[in-house]
Amino acid sequence: MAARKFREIADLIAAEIDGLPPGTRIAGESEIGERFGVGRAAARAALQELQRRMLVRRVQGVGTFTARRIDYLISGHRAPSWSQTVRDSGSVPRTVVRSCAVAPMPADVAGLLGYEPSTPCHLLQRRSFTDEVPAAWGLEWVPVDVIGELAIAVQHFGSLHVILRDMAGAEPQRAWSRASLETTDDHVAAELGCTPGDSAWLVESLNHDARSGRLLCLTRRWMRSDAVRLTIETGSAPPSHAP
Amino acid sequence: MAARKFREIADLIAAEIDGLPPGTRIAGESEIGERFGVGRAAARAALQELQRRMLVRRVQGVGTFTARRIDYLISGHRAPSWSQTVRDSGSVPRTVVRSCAVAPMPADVAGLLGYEPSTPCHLLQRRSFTDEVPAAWGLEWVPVDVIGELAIAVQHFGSLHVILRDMAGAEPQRAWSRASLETTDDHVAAELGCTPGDSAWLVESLNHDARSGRLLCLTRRWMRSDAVRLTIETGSAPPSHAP
DNA sequence: CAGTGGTCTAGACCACGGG
DNA sequence: CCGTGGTCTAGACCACTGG
Repeated sequence: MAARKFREIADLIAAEIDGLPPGTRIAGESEIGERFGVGRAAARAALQELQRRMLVRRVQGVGTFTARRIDYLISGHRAPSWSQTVRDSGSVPRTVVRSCAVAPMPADVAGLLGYEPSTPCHLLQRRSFTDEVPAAWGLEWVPVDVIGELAIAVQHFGSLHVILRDMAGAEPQRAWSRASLETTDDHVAAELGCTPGDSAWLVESLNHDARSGRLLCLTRRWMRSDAVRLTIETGSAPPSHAP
Repeated sequence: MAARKFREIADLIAAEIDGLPPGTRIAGESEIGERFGVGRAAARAALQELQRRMLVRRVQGVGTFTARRIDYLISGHRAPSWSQTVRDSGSVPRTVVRSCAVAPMPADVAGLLGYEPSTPCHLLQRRSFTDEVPAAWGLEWVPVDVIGELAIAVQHFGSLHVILRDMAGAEPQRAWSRASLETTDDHVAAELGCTPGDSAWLVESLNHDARSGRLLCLTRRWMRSDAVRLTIETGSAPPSHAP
């Protein structure tokens, strides 16, 4: 017998749950152990293997559930909107404001946005969910002369993109962006509801108005890599799959 | 006592190994167990935690070693060269040819390179290392009218970038590229020397001559995410950190 | 061959979340 | 309260690598 029972069990369950709607509850460790006649350690290893493959999500005290990553394409052509991207991917977005205040712009932010340091700007801290699963968190800076009143608006409209479009009359577009995969520290892990040391995306995006070119905001957000299948594209050549 | 001994042990060892040169051998599971007076399971969990944080690399039958990710920036401005990028990061690159043959160009590749499908092109399959650690593998397509003789040259010069520069007189530059984080299947995992299901970068890059704009090659490579700290940048605005 | 990490058992207690 | 996943012990065998 192959020494890796947990792998066989994982492959079998992976095939079984393929196609199930995200969030479906699946068998727990003890149930797996009984069903396959193995100890709890092997059953646990199988479920952890599925979690490593990002096929399931496990929550202590609750259970194990099927999971799905949303597709998130970052490109010069696509609009920088979490809500829209999530919806396009077939999931339900939700964003909650953790804090919203006016503060002097830090020097590094001012450098990117082309303002004098200490210019008043909104500092927005928000957390985003896909199908009620925590998926993203981070900071967003918006100069006050782009939007005067943000605190109230952002409570009503979940989307910063919609606010910039409808209240500032802009057409937000990514002017520059950068993404990398990092390991989360305790604070970021707490906001994302994951374990410290888990890897997550760090995405920075400088957005401007597509028509006037005016810089609108700088966002610096973390995204769980098991919740977001991020693809990022450089260059302008469209991938023309012509026969 | 906090129930998570392995976390404390991991944090302690993480601090101890900080700054050690990559590849340094560190204590194994049994040694950790004795030192901290814990069972092997807890000692093992601590070392696995460090592996999860990409601070160590573990090899069955050999031991546990300090590890370091090289920085790999993909941007329109930086030259698309594995060798150069690795050297810039302070590590030693090596690339070995797994296979090199002339074959008719697949339709999707032809579409991106702007050739008729079935045009003769080199199909190169190579594996790359950083400090003798497997880090990347993948396929590269080069039309024969860009370089006639590739098989011999690529054995001598490790770098495709150097060949295109010195033999084709080109200045390779990324015209378009895309990166995403995927989970490895058995084949890719074998080439990268990791466990199937581990996550790895999938990087596609379409390169052209910076001067003439002529398309030179298409590369589709996998990179171990625990060996490469990939950052990818879109847009042209330089991140000017002005005070 | 000895030592490493990989898998597994049987059993225990704990932390957490929902009824 | 119960069931979930999270941690841990003690012990065993296996797979792999190197000398």
